[in-house]
Amino acid sequence: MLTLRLIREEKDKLIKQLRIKNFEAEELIEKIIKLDDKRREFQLKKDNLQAQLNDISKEIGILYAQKKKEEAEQTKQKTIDIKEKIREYEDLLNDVESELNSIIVLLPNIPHESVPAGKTAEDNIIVKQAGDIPNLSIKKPHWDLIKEYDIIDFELGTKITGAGFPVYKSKGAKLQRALINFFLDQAEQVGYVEIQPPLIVNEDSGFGTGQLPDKEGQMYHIGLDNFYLIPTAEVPITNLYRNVILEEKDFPIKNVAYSACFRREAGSWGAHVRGLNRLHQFDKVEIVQIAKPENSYSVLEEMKNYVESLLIKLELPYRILKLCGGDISFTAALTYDFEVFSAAQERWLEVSSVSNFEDFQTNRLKLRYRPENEKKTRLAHSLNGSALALPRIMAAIIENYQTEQGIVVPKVLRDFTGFDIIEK
RNA sequence: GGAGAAAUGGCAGAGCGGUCGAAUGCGGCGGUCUUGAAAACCGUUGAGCUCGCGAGGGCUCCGGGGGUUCGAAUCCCUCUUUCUCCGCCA
Repeated sequence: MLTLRLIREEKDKLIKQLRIKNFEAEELIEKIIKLDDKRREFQLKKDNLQAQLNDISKEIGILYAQKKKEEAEQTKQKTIDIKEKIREYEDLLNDVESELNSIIVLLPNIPHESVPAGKTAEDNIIVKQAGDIPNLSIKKPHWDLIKEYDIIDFELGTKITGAGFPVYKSKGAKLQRALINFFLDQAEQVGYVEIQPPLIVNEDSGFGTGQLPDKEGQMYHIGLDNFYLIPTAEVPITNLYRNVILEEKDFPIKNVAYSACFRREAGSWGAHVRGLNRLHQFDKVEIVQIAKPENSYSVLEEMKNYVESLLIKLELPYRILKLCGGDISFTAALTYDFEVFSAAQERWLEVSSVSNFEDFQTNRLKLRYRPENEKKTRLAHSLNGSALALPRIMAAIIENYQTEQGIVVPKVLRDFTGFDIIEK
């Protein structure tokens, strides 16, 4: 959610910048400013009336103290009219505020100045490509290999739940657990504090990170309790800092969390979502940082370099994309996507998305900090990234490391798996 | 799950329905004193919104939400959390 201050003060710049995201904001902004004007007017009127009422109440108090009961009773008459008016303005204010709140969330975050214009994923910029694409003698896609080696079972998952809920078995389960431990240990080494959050969140949390109200259909909803299954650990982790005022000494804030993630993915099933490419439940290790505004872009670079280091250690071919205005999410100001090359599918698979949200999330969250020697608080910046999402990494490892003898375990994972190869 | 008690500023802890945004102590910050520090003393010390060029003013916030009242930290309802006791349980 953009701040009203910014909308009012930098209207023209804002309209121009949002065109990068292919968003025509002018009409909406005019409407917001008009509503905000009304809001201020009603607020002021209500406050003034309230001040009058407060004065009268004090007067009555004093009269009672002086035992002037008659006069006190008379003075009470004066409040009747004022109270009525206050109620009127309260109603007006509530209406205008709820309308304002419902439309201000329609404005997307402003893209960073380096975000390229563009309509689709085709227009993203490849920032870097590295790692060798393996020259495979056999080239089976992972959905065949997992059956052959009996390490992941989709049919069983369908029996238990439904499509998109695979069952990981034996060495498949262990490989996945090895990856999780590897990712968590790596993050810990560079200063991330591990968190195990709830996997179910309430409405306030969903609103805080922007899943609600607009992306409601993406999450599984538990109607009886009005809770949501998390689509990513970003939701509980970032909400840890909802309504918090940080001190200078609290920075940097770096959290890492492993969690299962649940996504309904309604309507997004198609030809390229076979096997592990898209699931309703999957595992992910997520990194989150809360930063001071002046640092947030260097923090983003740091996070980008960290994610890259994981892919280098796993010896997977990867590329880094800077998302264009058309592909970047509603909430992000700048996003880097990481893709690994899945050698049998011969496709790039997105395995991480690292973003700076600037103060778009923190404005909703009311996450502020107090700069040293300043009285006023300011909104902090929030950033997050996958480090990494498991299924597509699994897919890429299974495909890229396949040999005649079996699926070779990447070197860095062997201490975690306790085996070097998955055989039939 | 049952019974009881509680929730107040960074922390501890007062607060008969009426000059209470809140005593007091600790902590923090500024100052006096000191070569420096400590001690002592004095002052200061929450947030949000808003009006004003500014000085300064107004409104709201005592776990969350609602209510009673001219007036609520204080009374009522409700939810949440914590503690004590009992029961149950991985």
